[in-house]
Amino acid sequence: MKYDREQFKRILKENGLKVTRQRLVVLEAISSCPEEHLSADEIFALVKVDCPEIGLATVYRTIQLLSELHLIDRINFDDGYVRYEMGSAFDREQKHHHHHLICSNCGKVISFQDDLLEELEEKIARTTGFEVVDHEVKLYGHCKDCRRK
Amino acid sequence: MKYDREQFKRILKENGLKVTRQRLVVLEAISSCPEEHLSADEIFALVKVDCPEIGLATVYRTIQLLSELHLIDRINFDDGYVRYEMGSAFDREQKHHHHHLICSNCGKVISFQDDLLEELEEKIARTTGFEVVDHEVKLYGHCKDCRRK
DNA sequence: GTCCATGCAAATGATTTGCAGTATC
DNA sequence: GATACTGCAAATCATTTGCATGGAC
Repeated sequence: MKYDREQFKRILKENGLKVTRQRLVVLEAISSCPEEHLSADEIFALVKVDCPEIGLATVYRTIQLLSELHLIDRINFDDGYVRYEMGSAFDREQKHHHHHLICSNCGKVISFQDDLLEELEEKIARTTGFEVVDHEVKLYGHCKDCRRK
Repeated sequence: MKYDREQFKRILKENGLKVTRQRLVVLEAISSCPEEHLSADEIFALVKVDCPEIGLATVYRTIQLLSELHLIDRINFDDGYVRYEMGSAFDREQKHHHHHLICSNCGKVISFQDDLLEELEEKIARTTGFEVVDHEVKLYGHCKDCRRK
């Protein structure tokens, strides 16, 4: 969240990359939908409004770039598309404790904040010697609305 | 684990499906590699040894079928292949508390048993009204071997 | 002016599907 | 013997790549 255009320009320059209209527009589109998990096609559609000449290949290349800079994160809900959401670079605090609740019935995805996994991570480090840096948690079940029925 | 050929035949019949050599061989291949997370191509290669005439399309169709019967589970490690492991139908106890540790350095995947998520699931039910049925947890970090370096 | 970035079209590659032949029940 | 299953080849579709042009610095 908390996307700042000037900060983004600075990050690009620091990495020896050029500031282009396409890059600004793609990140702006993603940051303007903080509750969505957009696919490349969806981002393409959004971005075309402000920048009709953009090509799908550029969207893919930009997404890849933003992902490498940790400005956005990839998520896979196994629906045939890789999806993206704002990443941890702008807002460090929040990311690590962020899970996804996926309704098996209607497909809705809800984000959920929690830090209960720290205990699990410690236990893993103790028993297996594996040092946990990041995690991805998907919880499948039935959302409130679908349970009513 | 604990794969039993007769039990599998019974499950197929109960679901109005035919017992074929191909179906037996595919499930047998997956169950014979309990520590692996095999892709369709890897299963195809394994299965060709016992059944050289099998086609890749049949492997895909069989995988889909086994997945629907919950005899195998799909996992996605974002390496470009969907992968499969033995599912919960044969061995109910173990599955729900099974996570994956993925080494960001060497790519190795380690399975880990734990039930610490129950507390988290209760908390979610309480605060969001979402009923959690299953979960998928991927933990990224550095494995023991890679940490030594 | 030098390169990096873009747009377009063509390529890639995992997975799916159509169809005629084959095996199971 | 009917019909579900299989093998093969062709189709699909998200994503990637090659290349000539355009834009950032």
